[in-house]
Amino acid sequence: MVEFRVDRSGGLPAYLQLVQQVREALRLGWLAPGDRLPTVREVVAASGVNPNTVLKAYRELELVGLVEARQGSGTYVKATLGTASPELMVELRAQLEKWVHGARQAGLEDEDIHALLGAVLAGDMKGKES
Amino acid sequence: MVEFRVDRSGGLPAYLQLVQQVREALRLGWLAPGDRLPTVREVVAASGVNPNTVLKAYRELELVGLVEARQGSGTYVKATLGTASPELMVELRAQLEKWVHGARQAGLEDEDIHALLGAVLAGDMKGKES
Amino acid sequence: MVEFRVDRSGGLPAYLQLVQQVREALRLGWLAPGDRLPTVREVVAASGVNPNTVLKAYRELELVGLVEARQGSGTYVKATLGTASPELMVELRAQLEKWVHGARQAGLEDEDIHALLGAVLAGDMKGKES
Amino acid sequence: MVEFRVDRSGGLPAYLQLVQQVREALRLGWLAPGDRLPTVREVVAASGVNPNTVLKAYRELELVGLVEARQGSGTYVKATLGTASPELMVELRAQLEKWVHGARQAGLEDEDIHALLGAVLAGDMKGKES
DNA sequence: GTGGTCTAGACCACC
DNA sequence: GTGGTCTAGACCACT
Repeated sequence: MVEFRVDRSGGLPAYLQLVQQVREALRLGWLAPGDRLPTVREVVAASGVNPNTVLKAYRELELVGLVEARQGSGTYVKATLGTASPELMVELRAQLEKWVHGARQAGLEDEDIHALLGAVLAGDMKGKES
Repeated sequence: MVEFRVDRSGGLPAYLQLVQQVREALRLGWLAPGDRLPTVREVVAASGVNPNTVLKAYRELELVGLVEARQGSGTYVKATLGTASPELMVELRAQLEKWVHGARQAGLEDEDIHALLGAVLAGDMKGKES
Repeated sequence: MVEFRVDRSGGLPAYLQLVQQVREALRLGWLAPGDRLPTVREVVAASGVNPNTVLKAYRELELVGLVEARQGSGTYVKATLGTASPELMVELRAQLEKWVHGARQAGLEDEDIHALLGAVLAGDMKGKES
Repeated sequence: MVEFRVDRSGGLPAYLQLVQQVREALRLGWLAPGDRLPTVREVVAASGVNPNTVLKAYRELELVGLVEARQGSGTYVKATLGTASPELMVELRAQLEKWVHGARQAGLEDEDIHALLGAVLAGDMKGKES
């Protein structure tokens, strides 16, 4: 079961956080086709957002074809986004955890780590010996 | 010189993107105290946002004490956010680049990689044995 | 300029009527890429629905990639659905108008006509000599 | 025998689809006074909707006086909606089929065709030379 | 003044 | 009890 966490301090719309967390869960394999998402009411109880906010997120996911709402029954995963095999993910994750451990030892905060990954993914060359 | 990129499709407010990019640049050492930020006009020309949006971002950075506006001269970096030594950053970055290379080889897209890092930083245990 | 008409008696959700009318206008060539849709407030004034209903319709169109919302400026057509050349449409329309004229002469109401077209498009064979 | 098709993707309530399909069948002469509608069970088996949904549709048709439920026997057509003679319908249908054939040759999709008919019936003048 | 987000609360369709 | 629609109204981001 996915568990939503909504952070209202970052300026990122609540419904978008829900959408992204579902996408993330799909990518990581925590959610697979056929799984049922938490009901609107469960999300409301757990995260404190308004029911309509959850509905908007679920509807957006439905329009994109990732989930399917069955009236009176719930909302179900219809497709997935995962691109790599689970074994590979486990291996990559283990390596990344080791790296994160080292980075934290070096005093980096999570925000630093995110920034660094962003820079690497973007291929920015600053900071590299030309 | 920092170069701003504004993506209006993600729902994240434009002025917040600017703020975050300055913070990221500070964390990565691309910006250091004394550096001048691009002028409002330059940002407008480069990213197409409205001047007021840039002003709002710079004002927000000033309120937090990270930059300082000098009338008629521009906006200058006043403090930094970097937490680790440059040498360490270079080393960590090199390691991370190697890992990213492997992850991409394995077929992961950038969104997968971000999701994975998010999971690791959050300490989620799903997918890990025990 | 498109002009929306919302009929609240048919059970068809208001926001869906708006969506369909935009799609219809795109198919008929009344709307083309670059055109601006009426503002939310104009639609509200003209059709009496709630602003959020219009926003929902516009957002749905945006998610499908047909329109694009520019903050502070309006909502603009981004793609089209038209499949046939305008000349052909004019010709086909003229023929259809003649047929509709005949059908109405014969006493058919609009609902009859719609039913007949539905049957023909579905390829139902009842009523045809085997 | 009428055969119901229920499409749960269009937002149109299931029971309304059933009602409309009965009305359409009456208009096209597929159903005539005295005919028996499929039993609730048959509809459920064929279309997968909930029995209560079918009952609601039949109840609505009964309220309008179009059908009549006979306990233990089934639901029977009591009145009709057809407005034109069967011969005329056959003729008009043949003409329409020819036109639809031409329209499809021209590359129009069903949605285009519906849009065009809607425009013609509404008497919209756009696209016509005055 | 433009669209975007969110809340609160009512009512409907369906299981 | 499930999701779906709509309203009313407030506040925000942006031009």
